[in-house]
Order: sequence, then structure tokens, then C-alpha cells
Amino acid sequence: GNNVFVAPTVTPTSGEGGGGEKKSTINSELWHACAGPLVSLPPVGSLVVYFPQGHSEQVAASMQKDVKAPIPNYPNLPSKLICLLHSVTLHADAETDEVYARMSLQPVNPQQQNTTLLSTDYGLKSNNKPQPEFFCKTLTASDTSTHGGFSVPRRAAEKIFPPLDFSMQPPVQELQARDLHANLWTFRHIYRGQPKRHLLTTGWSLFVSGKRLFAGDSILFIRDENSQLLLGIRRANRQPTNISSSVLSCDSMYIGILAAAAHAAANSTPFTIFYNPRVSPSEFVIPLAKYNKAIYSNQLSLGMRFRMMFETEESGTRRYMGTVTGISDLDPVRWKNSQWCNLQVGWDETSVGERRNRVSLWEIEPVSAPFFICPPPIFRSKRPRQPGMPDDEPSDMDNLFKRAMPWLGDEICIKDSQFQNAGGMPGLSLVQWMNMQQNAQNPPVVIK
Amino acid sequence: GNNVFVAPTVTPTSGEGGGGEKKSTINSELWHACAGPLVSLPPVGSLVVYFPQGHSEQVAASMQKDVKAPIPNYPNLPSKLICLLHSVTLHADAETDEVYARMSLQPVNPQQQNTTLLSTDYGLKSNNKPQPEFFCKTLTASDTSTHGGFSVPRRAAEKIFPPLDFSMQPPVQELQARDLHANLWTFRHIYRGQPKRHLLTTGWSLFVSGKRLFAGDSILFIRDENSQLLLGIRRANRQPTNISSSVLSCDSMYIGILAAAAHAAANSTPFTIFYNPRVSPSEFVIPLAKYNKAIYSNQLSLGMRFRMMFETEESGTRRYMGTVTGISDLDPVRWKNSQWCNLQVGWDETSVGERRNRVSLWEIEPVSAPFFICPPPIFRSKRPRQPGMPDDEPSDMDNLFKRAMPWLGDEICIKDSQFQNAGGMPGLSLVQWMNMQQNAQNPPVVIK
DNA sequence: ATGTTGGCTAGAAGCCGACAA
DNA sequence: TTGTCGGCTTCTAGCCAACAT
Repeated sequence: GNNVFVAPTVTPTSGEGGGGEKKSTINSELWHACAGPLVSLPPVGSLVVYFPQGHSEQVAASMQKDVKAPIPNYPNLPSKLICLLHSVTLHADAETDEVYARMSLQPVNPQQQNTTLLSTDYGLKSNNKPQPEFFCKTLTASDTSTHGGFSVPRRAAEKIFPPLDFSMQPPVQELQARDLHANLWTFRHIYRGQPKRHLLTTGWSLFVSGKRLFAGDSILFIRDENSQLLLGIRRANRQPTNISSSVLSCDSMYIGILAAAAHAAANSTPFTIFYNPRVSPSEFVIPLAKYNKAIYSNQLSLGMRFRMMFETEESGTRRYMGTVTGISDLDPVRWKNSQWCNLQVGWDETSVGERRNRVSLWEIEPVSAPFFICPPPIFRSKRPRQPGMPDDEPSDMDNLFKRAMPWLGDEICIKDSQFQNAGGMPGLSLVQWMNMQQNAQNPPVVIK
Repeated sequence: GNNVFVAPTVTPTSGEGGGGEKKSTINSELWHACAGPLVSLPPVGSLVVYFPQGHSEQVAASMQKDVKAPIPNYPNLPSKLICLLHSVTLHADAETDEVYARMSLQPVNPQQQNTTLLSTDYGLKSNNKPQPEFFCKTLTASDTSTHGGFSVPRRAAEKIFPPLDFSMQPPVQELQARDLHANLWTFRHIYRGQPKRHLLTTGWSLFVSGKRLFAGDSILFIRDENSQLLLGIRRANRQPTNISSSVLSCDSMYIGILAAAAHAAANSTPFTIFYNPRVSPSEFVIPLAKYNKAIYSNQLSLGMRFRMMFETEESGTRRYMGTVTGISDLDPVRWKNSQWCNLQVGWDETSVGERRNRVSLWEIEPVSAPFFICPPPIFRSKRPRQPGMPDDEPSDMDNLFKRAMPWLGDEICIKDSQFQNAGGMPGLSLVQWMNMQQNAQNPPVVIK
């Protein structure tokens, strides 16, 4: 194809405009490994849809508090903003290793669309980056106790760690791995016991106490492209971290988010947001192409069946089946006609930990296609799907879409200042698109 | 006097309006001991002057970042707001034990002054609350090392701790003290060694590691009114704590503060702020009476000599002499005619750690009085003042002011809805006062 | 294949007075 | 009066294989 220039999602510096928060030197593969398999950041230079409501909910989730407060209305702040994504930098909290991304967004002013709006010459999301070799293990009580070391899953040790010299008795080596802040950690890796197993001994307890890990937290190791060992952590869903920064009230935080977005929207100036994938209940910066694909391709209806990806314990993915049980605004007063999490859903398997009961249209894969009532059997996967098994290949529906509407692919390439080439709907100007949004808020929705 | 009802500065609940941040169960004496001897919170129900600029600077100080960013202008947000102080609750950060206060402020709308604006029937600042017995010690290397315990200053142990049974050999007892979160800490208190000294042994190291204390940090003990032992900590000025909350950009924080204040000012609705006394470079919520006393009583001039209180190492106070070297806005663009920190000053003693080079008029005590060139010798303290000695009794100038203008006392009592009784200038209505503020921003200033 | 436990040991934590400052 | 140190003791951290699941 035309993927001659590959723009990395991460820009190594963050020194523009309002920034200066902190320089990003984070390894991108490690960041994504920590963020989880479902998190993908929109490519720099592309158009995205920003939902202030979802942004607020991220703040709400990081406190343990609901919004519903005497927050001023921003009548000029719509429930969604189309923005140009200027930059994305990856970060990790110095205290907790929590990963987050800093994005600079510039609201697109319809009047300016024919000027040099899309002056960045390209923005590309490479979907075919190889998933790096990695493993993820949830720490047991024994792993975190002071009594011993870390028991390494056999597969993991053989896949990720440098091979041991098995002529030694017992086989031992020194392991070195860098964390998100590029700090080096050293472990003694030994293969011993009856039956034999891989263990990390000396150095392990320093790591556990240094990172303040507890049973239930997870550790993950990956090898980067230079086959250097990297390590990250994921904490269990403990009580929200930032009880409050002791310097800023929750109210001010909410207001700050909304005021910043409203001001940026009014002036078409860039603003800065933080996206914390493991705190946010749902993404709130969506590639415009993904949004359009979902809104204009899916026949949405009550009772509709769909599938949706979730993350597994071991950082894999699997799909769950669900049914749309309601279509309504999450906050009909403040965010009327927002499409962010406006679907109430039920799940086929109620078994394991409660799943979200509100999702957005672009998060789900309808099982009834807009063009076929049921996909022809020839497109179905050969082996029967097993519940609980990893399910990583693209879904049948994805393939269907790609055949039916090749212009809606996952790869977006912006080559000039034309709206439609930046992810917009084909044949529509941005002004037309936004008029559609205002006049008919849920265009192709059919309520049975 | 008429101090029949004594309103505590702390309201035990915080469940009003936009609140719900966290319930405050903090011991007021301990909070103030941790905050330091110079921190006094305005009484609930009184009028205060709020400086958005100072509030911004508190946020700036808690990050390591200057403001100067693409922050929208709030043309309707003046450099100072007169507010009714609805509530004050005391808090302590769960992670760091940092103390801070949550204040609910309602901007006073001049049009409403004759209505039920001051419906709270009183608001009283009792200045004669006895300073509780306390001591404060900066931890040494030995105190924080794992090699031993804590060496208790002799005076401190005898004044604060329960008396030992000196018939025992050696005298020992178990000590229990609660921290700001009401957690109980237990220490073995022993009097031994050659020469004899008070030590905390068993339990001490748990405390040090639990609170993550290092040499240079301070610990303080007080006895509350029930002679229960309480303990607090004060950290040395390490790098700012909240590097950023990983969920909110600095920009949004600044904007949030300003937008919240602007919205509240426009609608005369309450808003919430956090005041962190050990982070803020200077108070930004000033009792209106204190402000007026300073603005209308002090003949301000370049080269003026003054004294100002500072906190000592051991949490005492002493005064330093200084000279006004300049009068200018700290930020003439954004905060024109703000009186917050608009005095540039130099200090007589340049010796110990750099003192602030910008202060506000209400923080200083002019040495040349408006009524006397030099106070008559009869008012002078009998014993000569020694530099470096604690200096706790009211200054001569304070006494002079109290004799000359008894209505400007430290105790403010609001009995009805009259502006002047709530701390305003005698004989002036609030509208007149605000007009003065707008027309002649620095009324009695004389530039030589 | 891997979580937990008892046994053992090396080394850190921690109590003490000596000795300054 | 109190900070630091050497000496000594105690106890936990931490390595090991056995055993259980």
C-alpha cells in the first residue's frame, strides 16, 4: 500500500505549547503491555471524537465520587467534539507506575476546514505491529510474602527469559529488567526444587517492597526489539488511587476539564487531556473513522445481539455475547444525545465478575450485519469457538466490513486537507457531517 | 464580652452542597500544630477576601511548574473576591499526612447586601485558645536509621509524656499516641543510658517506615484537652509531592480553579477550595477585617521598614526586620492591581535560608506607625529583644492599634446583616467599599 | 505445573552503654 | 544535653526441598 512513512504513535518529546508536564521516555511496547490488549491510541495527525462526558467519568472513577455537583453548564460545549490529535505522549506515574497518555487535541472549526487544518502530512496507525513476546502473572500470597521468592510459570520463563545453562547444578543466572521509568532491577533466576521449577530469588523482595506490590497485583515481562528484558506492573482494582490531590477539590477538577474543553472549542485552540486506560470506564477519545463506521454501519435496535471484547486475567482477550436492553442518555440533562455509553446491555454469562452494563456503539460488534441477516457459513471460523479460550484473530464481522467497505479500514492515512481522507465519511464535507450530527442525532437508529 | 456561643473553626461534618469530599474527623489542635504557628483559619460565617492568583500559586507550588500557560482569560474574574466563608473542614492526606483545609466560599453580590446575606448569626475567632502543650523535633540520622530508636529531648518528654515510675530500674512505660487519621501508634518509652536520657525504642521503627520519614523530617507530640497523646509529622521541603495526578493536566487544574471562581462570582454561588498551608507560598483567603486594617491603616511607602513573623525550626515564631524595596504587581497582565504579594522586600539578616522576597501588606507590621513616628518608650517591652529568641507576645504596634482603633480588633463578631459588623470598614457600605476598590486601587499608598 | 509450608541460616534490626560534642 | 558508634542479641528475611493440589 501507501504506507511508506510510518509515524510512531509516540512522539519522543512533549515540549510544545501548554505542555512541559514531563518528558516521555517510555517504551511504547511496555506501555501497551501494561495498558492491556484492548487499548489502542489513535494515530497522531488523525481526527478523533472527544467526549467531555467520558473524560469527566475518568476523573470520577479516579476519585470515589459521582459527578452530579453544582457544576456550571457550558452551553457551548457539545457532548462531542471533533478534534485533530496533535500529539500523544506516554507516561507512567512515578509513585504507582500507573500508565497514562497525554494527548493534545485541537477542536476542528468547520469554518476553517478548507484552510491548512490538516497541515500534518500524515498520520498512520500500523495495526500489524507484532505483539511482543510477553507474559503476565497475578502474584500469589507466596510470591509477595517475605518467606520466599517468585515462582515463574514454566512457559513464561522458557519463552521470555534468556535460556539457562542446564549443565550447571542447579542452573542459575542473573536477570536484569528495566521498568517503565528505565530503572534496572536485578534478580537471581534459578531452576531447582523437586519437581523442578523456575524461581526468582535474590532481588525479588526488594522489587516487591519497592513497588509496594501485594497478592492480586500482576507483573509482566516482555522482550523489546533489542531482546532486552522489560517489566511492568498492574495493580489489582484497589480503592481509587487519587483520593484527592489535597490541593484541588473534585469540583474544581470537573470544572477544569469542562472549562478547558469549552474554551478550546470556542477558540479552536489546542487543549491537553490525560487518558488513563486502567482508570477510565470507557475510552473517550475515539478515532473519527471508528466512530463513523460504528454509527453509520450498524443497524442499532433494542434487543440487538452483539459481541464485545474483554480482557482476561492473563492479559489476553475474549469475547462475550450480550443483548442491547436499552438506548438512553447516561445523563440526559447535561449530555443530551451523547452517544458515549448510551447503550444499556445484558450479558449471556453472568458468572465471573460483573461486566459493564453500559457501552458505546463503537465498542461492540453486532451479530446481525446490516447487509446480511446472518453471515454466510463460509465466512465462519473453522474450529468451534470455546468459551474461555483466547480469541485473538479478527472477527468474522470485521472481515465482512473490510470486504464491503474497504475505505473504512483500520488503517487511516491522511495525505491532504480533505476531510474525508482524514477519516470522515466519504462524499461528505465536515460541515455536512456536523449538520447531520446536529439535526439527526442518532441517524440510523431503529427502535423496534 | 458577648462570646456566649463559641463557634469552632471546624465543622464536624462536610456533607453540604457540592461537597462529599471526605468526612473530617481531624483533631483541630493537632491539625494546627502540624500546620504551624502562623496559620490561622478565618472564622466560619465571616467575610474574607479571596485571591485567585494566590490560589493558582498554591497549585503551581505543588507541581514544580510555573503558571504562564495558554490559560483563558476570565475577564469577569477580578483579582480579589469578597466572600462569605460558609464552612471550613480540616483534612490530612492519607498518603503523606499533609494537612489541608477545605473551605466553601460564597462570593458576596453587592446588590444583595441588604438581604439575608449574613444569615449565619455569628462567626467568631477566639484568639485566646490556649496553645496546647506540644513539642516538635527534627529527626536526626540516628533517629531514622535502623540502628536504634528515637532520642526524646528531655524538656519535651517531661512536659508532654506521662511521668515515668522512677522507682523502676530502668524506668519504662508503654506510650500510645494517635495520628491525624486517629491511627494508634505504640512505643516503648524508656529512661536509660549514661548519661540518662529518654528514648523511644520498640515500635519506633515501624512508625518511621510506616510514615516514610527521613532525617530532616519533623515529628511533633501534643496533649489534647483530654490529655490524650497525639502525634503529627512535618516533612522537610522535599521536591513537590504531586508531580501530577496522572489523571488531570496542570493546565486543567489552573483552568479549573479560575473557572470555578469565575462561575461562582458571576452567580454568587458557593465554590470549594483547598488551602494547603505548607505548600502555599502565602495565604490567599484573608479575613476582610485583617485586609481592611492593613490597607487602610498602614501608610505604605518605598523604603518603609517593617517586621514580619516567621516560623522557626522548632515550630516557634520570631520576627525579622525588612525594608520595602518595590511595589508592583506580581503579574501585571493577568492580575492587575492585585494586592497579593505586591511588595518586594529585602531582609536585614541575609544569613539563614532565603526568606520570601514578595509579601502582602497584611503580612507585615510597619515599624513607622501612621499615628506616631516612633512608639513612645513607655510602650516598649521591658526586656530587650534578642534576635533569635522566641517572640510570642503581641507586638507593640498591635497594642497601639488596639488602643487607637478598638473596632479593628482580632475578634470579629457578626450579629446582623450589616456589612461593617462583618469586618467591613466602619461607616462604609459594601457598595461604597467596592467602589473605592475599583476607583483607587491602592488608596492610601504614598510613593516617596 | 505450581502454591504453600517447615526447616535452616545469614544478616539485618534493634537494644545497650561508651564516648564525644 | 543528645548525636553517633561499637558490641552484642534477637528475630526476620530469605534459601531450600517436601508436600499438596
